[in-house]
Amino acid sequence: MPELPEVEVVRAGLAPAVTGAVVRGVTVLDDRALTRHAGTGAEFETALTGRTIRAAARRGKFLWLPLDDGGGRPPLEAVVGHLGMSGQLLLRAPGAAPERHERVRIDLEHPTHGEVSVVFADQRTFGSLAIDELIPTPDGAPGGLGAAEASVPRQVAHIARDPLDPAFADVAFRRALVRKESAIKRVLLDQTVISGVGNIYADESLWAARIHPETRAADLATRAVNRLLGEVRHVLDKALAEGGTSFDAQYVNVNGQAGYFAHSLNAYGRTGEPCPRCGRPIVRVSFTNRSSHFCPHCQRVPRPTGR
DNA sequence: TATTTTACCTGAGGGC
DNA sequence: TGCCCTCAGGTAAAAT
Repeated sequence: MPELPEVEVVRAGLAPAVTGAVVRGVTVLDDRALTRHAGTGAEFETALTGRTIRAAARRGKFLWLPLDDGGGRPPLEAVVGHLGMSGQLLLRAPGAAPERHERVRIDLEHPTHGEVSVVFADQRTFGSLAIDELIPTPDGAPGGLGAAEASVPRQVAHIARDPLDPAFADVAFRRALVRKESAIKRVLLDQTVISGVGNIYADESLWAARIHPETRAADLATRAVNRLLGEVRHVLDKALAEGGTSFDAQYVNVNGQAGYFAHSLNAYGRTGEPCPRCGRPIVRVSFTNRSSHFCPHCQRVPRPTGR
């Protein structure tokens, strides 16, 4: 289940292979992989062929590859990708056998590395690729990690910067929380407030910060918000260092290898197991069609505010 | 306007 | 063995 660390592992893996490469061919095997694309599969193939990839950038869980047509002008378009629940971007040798659930294949020619194919495979088809316009960032900072230009794809512009982005504004995050009546976990999953955090790392960050997931965001003291933000960054950094979290074959790096962070989880997926901090059992509760995992002893139920 | 719910999708795993 | 049911969950559209 790709969240920020998993997508960053993929971005870092793609970057050296695709930067400077020319698209020699595109094959769309399933149009459902283009749900965020404005045109048809055939139009996607035509629009991408012949373009040069300038970088591999990421904001939150969105990836994009800025495209240009030479001439030294800044890229005006990019291939935007989101892995959804089960998407994979794999580097394969030219002519390699089709992957299970392969949806799109992009054949590249790199000036020094030669030919390589980028394969987009996706079991549950929640992920997608698209060609989208690049628009300027309001703050003038690069659009995301790995982006050289102060631009971002239009369909990514409404997403907040992620907490590992140097241009992430801690002050704006704290201000946003003060105005939120929703539970803090719901806010952590709101990509327009803070991006890159999904169900796994939300649970892990809240456990580390000793905050109950149902706590009203506006009720958190500044000190608690700062502690939480610090733990979000720490959890994401640690997961990144371990190559991401893998429970099954759904998340792999560009070479098809799994990450190791699943061994480091303290709360997520550990229902009934002892809390690593206090030894009492971790509980799982239903939360908007998914699950929250937490320690009821270390993460106390928020007291009614009476307001 | 702000917040919450629903649809999208496939395969693994459990119960019978 | 095989059928049916539940679960996993990010995003955007729809509903409240």
